[in-house]
Amino acid sequence: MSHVSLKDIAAQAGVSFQTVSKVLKGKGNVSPETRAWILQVADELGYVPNALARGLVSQHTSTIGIVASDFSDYVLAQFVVGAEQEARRQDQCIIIGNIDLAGSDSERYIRLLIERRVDGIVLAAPQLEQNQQVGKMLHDQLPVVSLHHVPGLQVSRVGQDQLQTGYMATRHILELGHRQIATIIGPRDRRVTQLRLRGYQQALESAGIAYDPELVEEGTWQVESGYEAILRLLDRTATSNAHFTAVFVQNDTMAIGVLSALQQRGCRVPEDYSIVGCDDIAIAAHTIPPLTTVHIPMYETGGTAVRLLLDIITQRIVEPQRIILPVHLVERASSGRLDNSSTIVLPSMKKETICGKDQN
Amino acid sequence: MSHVSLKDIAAQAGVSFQTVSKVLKGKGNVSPETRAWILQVADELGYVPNALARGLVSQHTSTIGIVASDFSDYVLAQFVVGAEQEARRQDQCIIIGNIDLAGSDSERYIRLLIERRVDGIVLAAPQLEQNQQVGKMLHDQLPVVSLHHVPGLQVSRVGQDQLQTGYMATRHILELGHRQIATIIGPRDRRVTQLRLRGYQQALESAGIAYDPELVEEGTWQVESGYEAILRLLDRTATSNAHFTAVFVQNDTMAIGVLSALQQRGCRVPEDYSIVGCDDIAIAAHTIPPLTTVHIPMYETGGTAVRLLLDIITQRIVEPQRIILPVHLVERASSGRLDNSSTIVLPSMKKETICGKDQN
DNA sequence: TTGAAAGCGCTAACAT
DNA sequence: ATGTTAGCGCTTTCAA
Repeated sequence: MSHVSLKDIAAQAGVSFQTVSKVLKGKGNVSPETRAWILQVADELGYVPNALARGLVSQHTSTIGIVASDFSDYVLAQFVVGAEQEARRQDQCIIIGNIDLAGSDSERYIRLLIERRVDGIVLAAPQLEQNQQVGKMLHDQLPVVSLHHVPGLQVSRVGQDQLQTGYMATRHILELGHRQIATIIGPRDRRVTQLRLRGYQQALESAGIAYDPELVEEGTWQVESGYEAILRLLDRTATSNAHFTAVFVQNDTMAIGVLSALQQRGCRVPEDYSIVGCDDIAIAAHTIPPLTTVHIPMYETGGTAVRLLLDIITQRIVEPQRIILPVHLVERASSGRLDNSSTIVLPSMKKETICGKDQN
Repeated sequence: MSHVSLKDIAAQAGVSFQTVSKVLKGKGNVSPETRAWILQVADELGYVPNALARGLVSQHTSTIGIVASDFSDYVLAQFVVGAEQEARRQDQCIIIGNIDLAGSDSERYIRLLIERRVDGIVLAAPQLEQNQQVGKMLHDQLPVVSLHHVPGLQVSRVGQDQLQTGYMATRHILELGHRQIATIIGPRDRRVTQLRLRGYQQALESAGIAYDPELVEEGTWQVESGYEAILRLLDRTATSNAHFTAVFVQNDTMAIGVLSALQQRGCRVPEDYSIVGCDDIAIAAHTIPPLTTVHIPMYETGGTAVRLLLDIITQRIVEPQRIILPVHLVERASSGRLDNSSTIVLPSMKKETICGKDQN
């Protein structure tokens, strides 16, 4: 069945199709009678305007594109949901696509978006932060808001204070009396990873503890990688003098792997090891034991990204904007005071001094 | 910066824009020299075709819409990712939107999709399965493939054998020697819930065990609801004679809540209670203990849905299709043999007899 | 081999 | 208050 057009309505109502257009847009001077009549006919015929034709004329589509990492990743999905809800609140549609881990087909996908003449693009695929192509393709083409750095492009950014995230988590562990603190990080080439790591380092430093690379293991953000990383950590330190009593894990998913591995090794949490994650995913409150973690407001970030993008589009803002959302620690049972440690009073540190200039 | 059009290229190359069109589409007879020349100019100018204009003429958009439940739900997200990947493999774009729990704004969203003249729609929002509007809006308008029933619409369907899922899980528990088996179900008005429950009932029946409504608790698919449901179950059966030694939980997320609650009550899994879930989400392998569950191939289902939809569109298939993907049990440590139970040999049952006609 | 004409469904400025 | 004209960027048919 074919769609009904303005002309169909016009023919049926016995007026010109331009008049119908006016009525349906609520503009221009049309007599109340014709207006009512046309509205009725349109309704009877089940008219739905053609956004393609409209977009062709108006030069905008009320559609924005999202380039995302695999959003079966819980955290990314939150972002996308937040973005989508905000978009729809403003009567916009979202065209969305994952790109694979290597980010290899990102160019083809961005082209697909440009072909469809999206009004703007939200970038939420950290694996692209090294990709030179993306910046080139987007350069001066479209309004863009990104969750991450884009090489070669002065781009508006939305994100969280990642350095603070690492700092908070580690600081919390220190305040519980721990002095040997291991960390499981994300992929080393990611900025989030580096920033959270730097936050960890600065917290150690603030407590006068030397940074020990022996206590750092890399993961892929996936459960299994957390599981494996903690085992490597355990095995390596068993034969060295680099013991640890707590682990700061850079995301909750890997932390779940850590809990699982420790359990299998017969280690207790938090008695033997305190564990702190990042993200505060929904099930973090129901791991065994419940996970202490840093809450990252991904849903809000998604909404903020779209709101900013829409502002940029409608107000033709050219200056790159920057929005940082706050994070906070959620204390649960996976972190505990170190046995026979007295209350530790750490030298306090002003927030300014711990925040790097170039975030994320 | 504005987009470059065929005319821009034509002007630059000194030919008519229709010729440029032919070259870019690789059609018609154009001399090799002009062809090469035009291609070069187009490349220099960075031409990207306008899909709106193209769609206006060709009457299709190479874009399909997905109406999804909140896809911050891990299982739904898997479906969407699978769908998106398949779509892009076929050079299609996906416009996606969540609808809220009540499904209240679904009509507005579907209209948004129709306005954009998507070529077809994938429905993946079980909370709509009672919604009369959806069927009406979609009736004879667009090709549709749905994950769930749509009242008033003969629609192509893709899904899994939900009855078999409940049957398998329960059967597995029975084979471990359990006789008192509780179940935590999803929202009662959902078909999946009913089918998985029926599978549970049929399995009990196959072992000659009477169905006891006392042993059924309802949840919302969320972690907390699983947590609360098992507590209700525990409390209620403590004062009655309806004991249980195993629980079939209708999704993994609730099962995680169950594990958490049992742990807090000092109950051991699987020694005191065997737990079996549904879905096989990524972290199911790393809960404590690792969760026995029924694997539901959501990623594949998403891909299948899109493939079917595209077939329907290109081949103008009118007969509603139906595809059921198989599920299978994944045995892990959360389910174990009931203490001092001898090996149980259950009467076997043919698959045909347990499969209801109208699935899902 | 190339170009001109028409039209997809719509909007907007202008004329009646 | 209504209709006319023009055009958004493209494809397709037909004429040169």
